[in-house]
Amino acid sequence: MHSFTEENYLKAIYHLSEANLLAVSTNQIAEMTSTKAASVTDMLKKLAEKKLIHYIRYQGVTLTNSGLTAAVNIIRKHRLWEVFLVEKLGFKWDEVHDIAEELEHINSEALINRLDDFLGNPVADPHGDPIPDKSGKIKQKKLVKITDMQAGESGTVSGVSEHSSLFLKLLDKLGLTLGTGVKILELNEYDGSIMLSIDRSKEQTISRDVAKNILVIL
Amino acid sequence: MHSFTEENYLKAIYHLSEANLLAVSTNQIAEMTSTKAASVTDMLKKLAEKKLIHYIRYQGVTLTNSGLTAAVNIIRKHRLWEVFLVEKLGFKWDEVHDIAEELEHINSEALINRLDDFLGNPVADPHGDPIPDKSGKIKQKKLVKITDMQAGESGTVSGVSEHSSLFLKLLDKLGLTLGTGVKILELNEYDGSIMLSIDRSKEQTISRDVAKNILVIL
DNA sequence: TAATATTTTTAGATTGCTCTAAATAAAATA
DNA sequence: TATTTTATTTAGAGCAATCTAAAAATATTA
Ligand SMILES: [Mn+2]
Ligand SMILES: [Mn+2]
Ligand SMILES: [Mn+2]
Ligand SMILES: [Mn+2]
Repeated sequence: MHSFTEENYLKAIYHLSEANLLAVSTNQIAEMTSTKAASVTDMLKKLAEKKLIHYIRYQGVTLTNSGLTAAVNIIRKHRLWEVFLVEKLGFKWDEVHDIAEELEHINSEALINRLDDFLGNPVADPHGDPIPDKSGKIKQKKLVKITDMQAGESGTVSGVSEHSSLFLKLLDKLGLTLGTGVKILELNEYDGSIMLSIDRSKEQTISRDVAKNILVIL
Repeated sequence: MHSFTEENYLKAIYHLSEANLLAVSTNQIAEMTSTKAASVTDMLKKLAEKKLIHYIRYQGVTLTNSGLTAAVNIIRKHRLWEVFLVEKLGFKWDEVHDIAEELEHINSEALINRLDDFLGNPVADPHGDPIPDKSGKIKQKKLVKITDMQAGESGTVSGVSEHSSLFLKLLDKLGLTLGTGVKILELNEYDGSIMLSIDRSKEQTISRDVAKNILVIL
């Protein structure tokens, strides 16, 4: 198996490639893993040695198939544990990420598959992120930022692209949790803020900064 | 917090003191942690430095109050996770120890207390071992080895002093799981084997080797 | 394109945990 | 009590992961 640390690098590379669509740079990885570039270079050599990444000096890295499999499996575990923490233990969606960062490294196929069944094989975690299945397949729903919607359009809040506790707690206050129905009433040209109708009942104006991190299914 | 490794040493020292009632030796710890005596000596210096153990060269070690608190907390986590694995995920009692060895190091007060509540604040783990409460208090029931019982006496199987998968699966086969009622019918002088009545229905003869590891409440 | 700035890698060191081999202390035995 | 055996500690080293500082490669900009 891979060490705790190797797993964290693989995960970081995976998340960065997701955003990037290109090879990931040493500095990006250093930033995401809170280490220094020199440490990253060392680790990249090791991961390349183990054939988990494609690595050419100065050219950044991409995951190999086996690196991708490993990364997706860690993400599967992370998200399943987040569901467990929220659905079974009653944690709030802004409290679970750090605990899942630890739990995702627990090493047992049987455990994670049984947990998956116990939770009813959920397809998304508490933040709306898709949960890879046993074989690593991910069903990503088509999500749209609120800032990309037109006045008059409606949809259902189904994800967030910012996971900080501060942001998630604000969404709680605004009533914009997952599953909430929203309809764009008006776009305010002055500051980019957006007036919404929430669940066909109350109205709410949210800033562009908030809106851009809320993802909706139309 | 303490490192994964430090936690494992503290736990080893705790379990050895339980059996010992005296200071624990370097070699005993090496044996239990599958390391060499030289490595143990290094770690003992570090744990003493941190005031987790009382350590005098060549004289063995005992836990300080804070070392004891730390050890008991790890054991609390281990046993609660074992209950979770058996009660919620459907694992057998012989399958959970190794997974719990990993889970016991997950570091979150909130998690373990919520888990405790989720499980209904169990007082014993799947092997009958007592679960320390939030404050570290342990309620140990008075248990007796079957080999210490007299013919005619009865009791309820409530613990085991051997946790190997082989032994536990044998108990499953014999029908001697926790909660089972047993009555001593006869002690065979020839080989020390013991004839039992199980749950007032079937009879079963068990070897002395098995009997000495089964603990009963009279 | 040449000079400058940025990014990445290398060199050399540190920390935590581990080991083997050798030295020392304690315990057992003659 | 002297000798031998066993247990424990010290010495010296290795590996994984990290760091800072310096060197090298690449990218930017004039
Ligand atoms: Mn998360
Ligand atoms: Mn999540
Ligand atoms: Mn156990
Ligand atoms: Mn147990």
